[in-house]
Amino acid sequence: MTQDAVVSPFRPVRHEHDVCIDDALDAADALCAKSGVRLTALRRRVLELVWDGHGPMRAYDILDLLRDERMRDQKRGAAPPTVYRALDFLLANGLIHRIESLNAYIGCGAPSDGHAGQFLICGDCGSVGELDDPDITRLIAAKAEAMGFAVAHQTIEAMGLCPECARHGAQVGD
Amino acid sequence: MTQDAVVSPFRPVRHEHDVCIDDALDAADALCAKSGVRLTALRRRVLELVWDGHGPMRAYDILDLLRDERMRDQKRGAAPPTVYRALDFLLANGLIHRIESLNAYIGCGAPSDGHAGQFLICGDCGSVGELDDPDITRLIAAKAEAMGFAVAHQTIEAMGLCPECARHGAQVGD
DNA sequence: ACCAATTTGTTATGTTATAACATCCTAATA
DNA sequence: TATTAGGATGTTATAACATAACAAATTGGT
Repeated sequence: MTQDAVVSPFRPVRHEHDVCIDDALDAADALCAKSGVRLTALRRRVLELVWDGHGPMRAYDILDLLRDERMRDQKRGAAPPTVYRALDFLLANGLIHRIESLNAYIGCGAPSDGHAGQFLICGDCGSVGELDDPDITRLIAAKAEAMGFAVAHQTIEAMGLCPECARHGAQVGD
Repeated sequence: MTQDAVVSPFRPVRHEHDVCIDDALDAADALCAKSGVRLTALRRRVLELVWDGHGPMRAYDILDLLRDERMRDQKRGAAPPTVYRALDFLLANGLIHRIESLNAYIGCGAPSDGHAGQFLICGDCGSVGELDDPDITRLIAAKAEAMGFAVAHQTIEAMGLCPECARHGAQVGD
């Protein structure tokens, strides 16, 4: 088995992905309908802005975008709680993930309730790959269980270099 | 092999551990001497305060303690950079770890350069167990490498219930 | 004692997140 | 269709976490 057989989980910071976004929003509509929760216009727009970011988005980046577009529409701006509440909803429903080591949010590539995701964060270009590898999840749960610890949620984040950046000899933190 | 054969990695939030602290400070002295870096009085005191906390300590908790004791000593107080710089030094030299999901710091149980640690965080009592399991580290590195990603640093944190709290039926977040 | 480098002090500010309460919207029902 | 109860959003204020920039003091080597 060659490495080429594996689909890359990376979402480069800059690429054309209107289609990804549309798919993600459609999936979100479906998932929320199934769960009986309301993906309101605001929540849907925040999800769209997260995806638009082509990478991890911080809460205040989203807030600024929201403010800008509301100002243009003659409405008043927006305040932090507006964004944080939408993010909380999206997190609770598995539509986005929070990357703890970046204080940032990213669209979930395979939304479904109660999965955590595992993230490969390039320290050079900032792109993020999402894994959801059951071997990793199970190994950690097993090791914890051996200590008598019952895992409810895993935070797995690896900082390093993506294939692209490793190839041209970048260093983490450049 | 029974579970009893495994030494618990848990450090309950409240227990008597003057000895642990002394050992940790001795180890820190030795490690810094070996590395040729200076564990100054301030840095050593901050390390001691982190250990005194009987669990994860936040930067401003440490700052408050430092202020209090300096006020008593007739000196002026302390400001955030004083604490953050000491924490940065201790992190850089592997004497403490930062727990990203708590924005908190905890003494490293087995200090040595360049290891990350893996944390089991009880969502009920707040106690934290530190693992440093090479199987977990290797599996994640291997899975990442299969995607062409070179891992430099891993953040592994599991929220759940410690043996004690699981036994009396607590829930995460209580 | 002098110097250069490191460490610490100090002021100000930037960044991330939530509490508390008011208002508005929406969907179910009478 | 008018009512209404719950959920969603608006709004103000503040809490919690962290760093930039520059000044002063300390330390170790000569």
